[in-house]
Order: sequence, then C-alpha cells, then structure tokens
Amino acid sequence: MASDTRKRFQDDPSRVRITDVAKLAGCAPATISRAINYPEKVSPERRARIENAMLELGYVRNHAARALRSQRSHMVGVLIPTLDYALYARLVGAANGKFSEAGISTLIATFDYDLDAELKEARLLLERGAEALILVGDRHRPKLYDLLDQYEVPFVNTYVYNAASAYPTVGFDNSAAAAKAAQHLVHLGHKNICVISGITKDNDRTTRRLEGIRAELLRHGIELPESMVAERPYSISNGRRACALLLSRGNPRPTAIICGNDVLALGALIECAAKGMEIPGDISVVGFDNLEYAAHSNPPLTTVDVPAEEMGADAAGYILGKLNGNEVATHVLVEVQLILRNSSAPPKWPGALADPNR
Amino acid sequence: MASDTRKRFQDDPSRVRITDVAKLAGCAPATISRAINYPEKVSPERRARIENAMLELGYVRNHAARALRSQRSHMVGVLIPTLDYALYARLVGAANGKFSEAGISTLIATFDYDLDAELKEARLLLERGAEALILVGDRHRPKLYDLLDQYEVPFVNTYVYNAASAYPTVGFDNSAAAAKAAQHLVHLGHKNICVISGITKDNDRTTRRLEGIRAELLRHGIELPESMVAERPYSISNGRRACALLLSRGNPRPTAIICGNDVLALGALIECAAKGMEIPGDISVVGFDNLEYAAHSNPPLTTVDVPAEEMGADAAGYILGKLNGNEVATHVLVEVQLILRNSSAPPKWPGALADPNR
DNA sequence: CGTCGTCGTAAAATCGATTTCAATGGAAGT
DNA sequence: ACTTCCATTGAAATCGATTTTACGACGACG
Repeated sequence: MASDTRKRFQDDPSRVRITDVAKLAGCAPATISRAINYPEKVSPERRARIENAMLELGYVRNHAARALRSQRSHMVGVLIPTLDYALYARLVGAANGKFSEAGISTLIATFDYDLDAELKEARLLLERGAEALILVGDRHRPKLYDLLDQYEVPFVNTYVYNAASAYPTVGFDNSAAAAKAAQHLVHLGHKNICVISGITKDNDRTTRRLEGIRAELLRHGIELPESMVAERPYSISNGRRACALLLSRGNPRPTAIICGNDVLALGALIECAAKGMEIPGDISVVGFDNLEYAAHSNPPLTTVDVPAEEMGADAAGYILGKLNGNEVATHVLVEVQLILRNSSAPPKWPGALADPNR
Repeated sequence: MASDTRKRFQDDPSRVRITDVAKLAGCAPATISRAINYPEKVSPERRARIENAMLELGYVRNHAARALRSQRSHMVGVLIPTLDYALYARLVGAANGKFSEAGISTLIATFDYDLDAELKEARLLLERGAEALILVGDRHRPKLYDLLDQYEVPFVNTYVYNAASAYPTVGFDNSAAAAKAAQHLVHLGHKNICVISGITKDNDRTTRRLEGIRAELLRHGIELPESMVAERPYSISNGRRACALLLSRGNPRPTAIICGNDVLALGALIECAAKGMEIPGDISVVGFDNLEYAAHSNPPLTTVDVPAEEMGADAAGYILGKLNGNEVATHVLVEVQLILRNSSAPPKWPGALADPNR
C-alpha cells in the first residue's frame, strides 16, 4: 500500500539545515542566525564566511521553525469576496506589493460574498499564522470580530470609511459616493430614475450605495419605488437584462439609470443602444468603479472612480504600521470622484419631468 | 524608547495552547492532536469532550509548530506576473478554490513580468514553506529550475502546453492558438495583416504567439515585416495608439489586425471606429483571451477563448495529486477556441490583395 | 595593575503540535 | 482460563531556527 513515497521539500535528506551551514562555516548555529537576522552583530569576516557557506549549500531557512520560535510568521492574510472582480484583484495586488517590499508574504482567501465562508476562511488564515488581516467591508459575522479581538490580531476593513467605527477602516463613504451620482442626475433635471444594484445581501457596500441613492433622491423629493430597483450579480449580460426589465417597467420610461458598477452599466449601455435609444439623449447611464473600459465605451461612461490600488496600499500601510508598533491613523479616507463623461446629460424631454399620478 | 509594546497574536497570554485544551478536556495533548487529525482514532465521547473544550477556549492551532513537526505546511505558492490582468486573477481564483477545498492555503506572489523578480519571489515562497508552486509560462531563470529540482518541489507551468517538456505543463500551444487566428484571417482572404503584440521580452507566451502568427502567414506566402508589428503593454490606450501607428505605416493600409489580447483589440476597435472606418468592412480585428466584454464590444470581437479558470483548476489538481503521491498526467491540454464574431470578415476590396512591390 | 564593560561567540533552553513508543484494558479466540 | 490482539490513551522525543544566558578576550580607565 505504498502511498506517500515522494520525497517532500523538508524530508529531503539533502535539505540543508542551519547546523550544516554552521559546520561548514565553522561556528555555532546561533551565529548563523544572527548573521542572517542582525548582520551588524557579527564580525564582517565571519559574516562573509557564513554567506559563502550558505550559498554553497543552497541553504533555505525553515520558516516553520523560525515562526515557531520567534512568534512571527511574516505573513498576512487578505480575505476578499472574489478574485474575479478587477477592483478586488487590484486591491490585493497593491497590498501584496507593499507587503512584499516589507518582506511579508500574502496569504489569500476568498469567500464568494458568503459571510459564513468568510468566517471560516478567516479562522484558517489565522491558524496558518497570518499576523494580520485585510478585510473587505465592515459587515462581518460577530464571531469574526470576536476572534480578532480575542487574539488582538490587527486588521482593517477596506472599501468603507467610517470614522465613528470602533474598527479601523480604509476606504470611502459608499452612501455619499452613490449619492453623488444620484445628485448629478437630479441636477441635470432627471426625476424618473431607476437603479441596477449589485446584490445587497450580506454586502454593506452595495447596501449603503443603494441607501445613499434613495436618500439623495428623497432629499429632492423623488421617491425610488422598489419596482425601479433591480439587484443583479455583476455581469454585462445581467446589466442588459435588468436594463431591459426596468425600461419596460417604468411608466413613463425612466430617463436615467444608476448602476451599481461599471459592468452592469456597460450592459445597460449596450441594451439601450440595441433598443435604438440615444445615450445620453434618450437616457442617461452612470456607473461605479471607473474600470479601464469605462473611458472607452460608447459613449464614454460617467462613473465614480474608486481607487482600488490606493486602498490596497493604504490598508497594507496601516497593517505594517500596526505590526511595527507605530502610531497609525485608524481611519483612512480615499477620494472617490465622479468622473463626468458622455453617458449622462439633461433629459431630452423635460416634459417627462411631470409624472402623471403613477 | 518604547518600540514594540503591542501584544502579538502569539505573545498573548490568553493564547490557547494544546495543553490548555488537554487540561480542560482531562487528557493528554497527544489525544487532542489525534482528535483533530485522526478523529476516528479517538473514542466518540472523548472526542465530544475535546471539541467542547476547544470551542470553549477558542483554540486555534499553531500552524508553525504543526508544520515544523509534521513537515507539511499545507500551503502552496502561486507566482504570477500580475493580478491586474483578469485572466491571471481568475486563474489564481480557480486554483485557490480547489486548494481551499483540500485544506490548503494559497500564498501569492507577483513579479511584474520580471524573471529575476520571479526567481526571488519563488525563493521566498519556498522559504515560507510553500510545498509546491504554480508558475506561468515555461521561461524561467535556470536557477529557478535548479532550486525546484534540488528540493524536488512539485510545480507546474501554466499557460503553456508542451508534451515534450521535461517539466509539467497545463495549458495550450500558444503558437498554434495564435496561428489559428492568423489562419482565420488568411482564409477570409486577407494578405495585408499587422499585429499588435504584448511585450515579448521575458515572455514565452507572447513570443510564441507572435512566432505562430509569423509562421502561419509565411505558410501562406505572406511575410510579416517588423514594421507591421507593434509590441505594447496591455492597455486600451496602447491598443489605440499602436493601431493608429500601424494604420499610418501600412502601405497599402492593412486590412486586418491581430491583437495579442482583447484589451489591445478593444483599443484597436475604438481607434478604427474613431477614424470612421467600418469594422469589419474596412478592417478586421481579432483579439485573444475572450474577456467578458469581447462579446459585447461593437462589433463583437472575434477572439481566441482561453479558459483561465480551467487552467487554474487543472494546475491545482495536478499539484494536489503530486502532493498526495498519486499518479498524475504530466501534461494537460486545455482547449482554446477561436470564437467567431463580427469583427472579422473578408476584406472589402480584394484589389488590396495584390500589393505593389513595396 | 586590577576591575569593569564591551564585543563576539558558543551552549543550551525554547516555541507548541505531532509522532513514536509503550502501556492499559477489554474482547475475542483457543 | 489463558493467550493474543486490538483499540485507546499517555509520556516523551522530536522538528529546526531563535533567543537567552554565559563566557572568554580585549581595551579602557581608575
């Protein structure tokens, strides 16, 4: 029943240990360790000899032993909904870049927008030795917060900014950002507005954006009925279908669509064009995220720019600061900007403003 | 000079160790370990007691200790050029998904298309305890191969398929795939074809694709001059600019453009449209990768579908097999498909076929 | 000239879970 | 009734680098 006959990295008899290096360099293991970790504490000649020995043997430190003894894993965990969405991937990329510079490796985990899965993955990450965690959003299972508190693991919620929160945040005010988009349309004169939102279940970002839109419209005396909101997973096709649905539902037909992100917005753009509608003449469309192609769509998309890299880098900066025991700001605000392009304009028929009785 | 006063995860006096659980459950640490790792070897009643104790104390295993003693880190490294490109991100996502199911965590590292950086990151990954590596492409520094050989670390090159290679591959034949696109255009009647390629330096995939195109054209008696090839980093703007350049350079003007990927192709599409050219009437454009928006561009883009998730999952499958000591196929071929859409058609003026003398 | 401090190094303790080995008790078989 | 075997558990050894403690040599200073 030969099962695991393969030689493993560490099983390998040729695996070089610190004692082997010590023997070759003619000194004690402790000295090797010092030479690596505190080079200035070892005399230059000896250091040179040690370096040669390490090179010659191809020594690779055993991380497990190091982590066990020093109680530092030099790894942090990044826990995101999915890697399939460009902004999350870029956030991870940026954070990883900063960590890498600091000699820290990135453990990644995804939970596909399922908060229970998030909790499980977080536990695993911690077990694996993650010294800190980067999370997305601020809605997590209470048990996750408990766990983090219990072990005093530094962590930061990204994609949100909430100075009032007891937990650190790096991001922006989703409600206000979405409100900005809504306000833009209202200022242009739109009254009949519909929304294609991302799925709001278990997702504080989409939830707040929708709330922000609703509140802003209400502030201008416009009510957003449930029937004028469609929640869809992010995809161009979903954007198209939702757009078609909302257009058919609206009476009179909406003059503007606010989309939860650019993917949905692109779908809406395509659907409207396919229906022979003019954008922005017949209908205005605004997106969210400012993905690369938003600038190149037809027409170019008015959208809210979300600096994902900046959030990733700032989040990493926060974590690094915490790990080094530095004072760091608990809440970091990144700037989101409404990018005005040609997919939004005043409604062509102001007559549409006066909606009958409904 | 208070420097590092913060309590760390493991420093925490409240940190629960296996002995604490053992005490509470009234048994030896060894039994706890068994209850976790070989539940069937512990009597049900005791197991229940132990589980309660663990829950009550909030026990989290110390991975470093476990890894040190068992010589298994339960982590694998994924080393990709960048997370900014959707296909790589999706590949990682898919691989991570499979690993996660198998109780394995994913360490991620990027090298931004710099092979020296790749070597360094690989070393780091190994040092951190990665039991195996997923790589992209088969062009790596010889030292990287040496390292992998020396320690017999399982690894797999993705995005390439080469049954003749001594090293495992999961992917497809880049040369043949790109040739397919070229052939498609030739069959449509195009003779005057130009190429917007990704950067080929240090990149076997782009290099082979370009070679494949060149060879295929030559096979049909068409030579591809250097001046009709532009190498650019992937971005829509670069696609636009390169397209403008090649169009101005070609004499007569090219009737088709092959792009290294869909991002460049989208740029080309936009540039051509901006110039008032009809697609595919005046010019055909084909892309590579089949990103989501390729199906929704105007016109929809003819492109080569690359199943990134499948490669990620297959690569993970290979690694898992290796780690478990199973027999696994050394080379896995994934299917790439030329997706015919509306950005390619026969050239409008067959007259353009006969090119003067040049 | 002796003592103290410093520097560089070595020896040994340590981190915490796993694994090996041994011991116990009870069931099954002779 | 006695041996054998199996299942369950505990005690102790172990993984390999880091960290603590100790020590010898050397220079400075009183």
